[in-house]
Amino acid sequence: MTPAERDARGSLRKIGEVAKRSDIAVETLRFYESRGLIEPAGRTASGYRLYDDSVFERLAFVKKSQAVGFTLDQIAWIIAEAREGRRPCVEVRKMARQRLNELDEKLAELRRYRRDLKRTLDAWDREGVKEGMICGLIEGLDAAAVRPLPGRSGRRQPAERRKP
Amino acid sequence: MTPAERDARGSLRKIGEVAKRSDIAVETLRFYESRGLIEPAGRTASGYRLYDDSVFERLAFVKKSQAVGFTLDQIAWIIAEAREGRRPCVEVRKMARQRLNELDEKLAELRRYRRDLKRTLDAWDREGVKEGMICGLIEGLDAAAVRPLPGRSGRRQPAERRKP
DNA sequence: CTTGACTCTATAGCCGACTGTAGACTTTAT
DNA sequence: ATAAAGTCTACAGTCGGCTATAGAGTCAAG
Repeated sequence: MTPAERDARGSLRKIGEVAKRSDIAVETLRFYESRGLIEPAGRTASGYRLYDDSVFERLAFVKKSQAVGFTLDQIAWIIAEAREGRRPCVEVRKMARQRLNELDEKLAELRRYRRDLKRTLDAWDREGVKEGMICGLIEGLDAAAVRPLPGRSGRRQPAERRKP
Repeated sequence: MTPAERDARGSLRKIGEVAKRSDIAVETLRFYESRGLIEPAGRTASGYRLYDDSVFERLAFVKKSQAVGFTLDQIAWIIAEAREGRRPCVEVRKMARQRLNELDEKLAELRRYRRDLKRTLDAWDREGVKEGMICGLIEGLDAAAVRPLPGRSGRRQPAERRKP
């Protein structure tokens, strides 16, 4: 009988058990703490974090907020507000709606982009590769189709050229 | 009459002019060089990079390859192959097709995700916010809807929990 | 009582595509 | 002649969300 099982109900857990039950890595839990998303109920004399069961609710909240598309900073802000007794619903909805708009933009972008890529591939298959250029890559897309790349990481806004 | 205008045809340009004409920042050009994407035709006695007009074609190639969704590493690889006289068309098509698949997956993911977020927002609008939870966020999504977040940066594969 | 699993803090690294800075040198315009 | 603008190298920083490492201390089982 492990200590985990012995006091599985209503008792305090160490970080490893929280990690297992929530399927979130130990390091990530500590990282979340550093970002203000969770906090242990207390510590042992030797400094081990001890969590009560409310941490699972909290983690569920974090996961779902992430699923909505909020950043950790946004989530931390919501939590901080709630801890001070406020209910930042107006802002939360605003954030969610904004996220929906971002999503729609991203979807539109990806769809355009997929269309162009498909066109290029089809052209390659139909016409074969022309002479002189590398695998028809240059001719495959017309100039207007050249847009910033979506879906890979890096700066989201290509950051306007600075004018001195 | 600037030197740029004086020898605008067929002559060599310094990096600043290349930047202006290609609308790519000077720093980015140097960065591209470090990644093997471009190379100056030569240098002045004092070490300034000098480019001939072929750099614009090259940059167009880079831009379009990015538009296809290739990483800089992939593009550098294609260029290196081409420089050694090979035409890595088979691989290029493979890359493009793989990219198309990735795109389709991402699109499907985003669509599911958008649907869920929309549902949550609609539920908030219809039912108002319930007591006890932060702005209905927890109740707004059912547990099955909790998925890793697409469309923000960070690791693309959530990286399986290490088992010791 | 030892061994191995667990935990601690602090800090650095990763991905990708840049962007920015410091400090020195060169070129161009007045 | 001088000042402004351009260029050089080398390297650190950005974004977001983790992940990994080092080195030390703690704890439970055999």
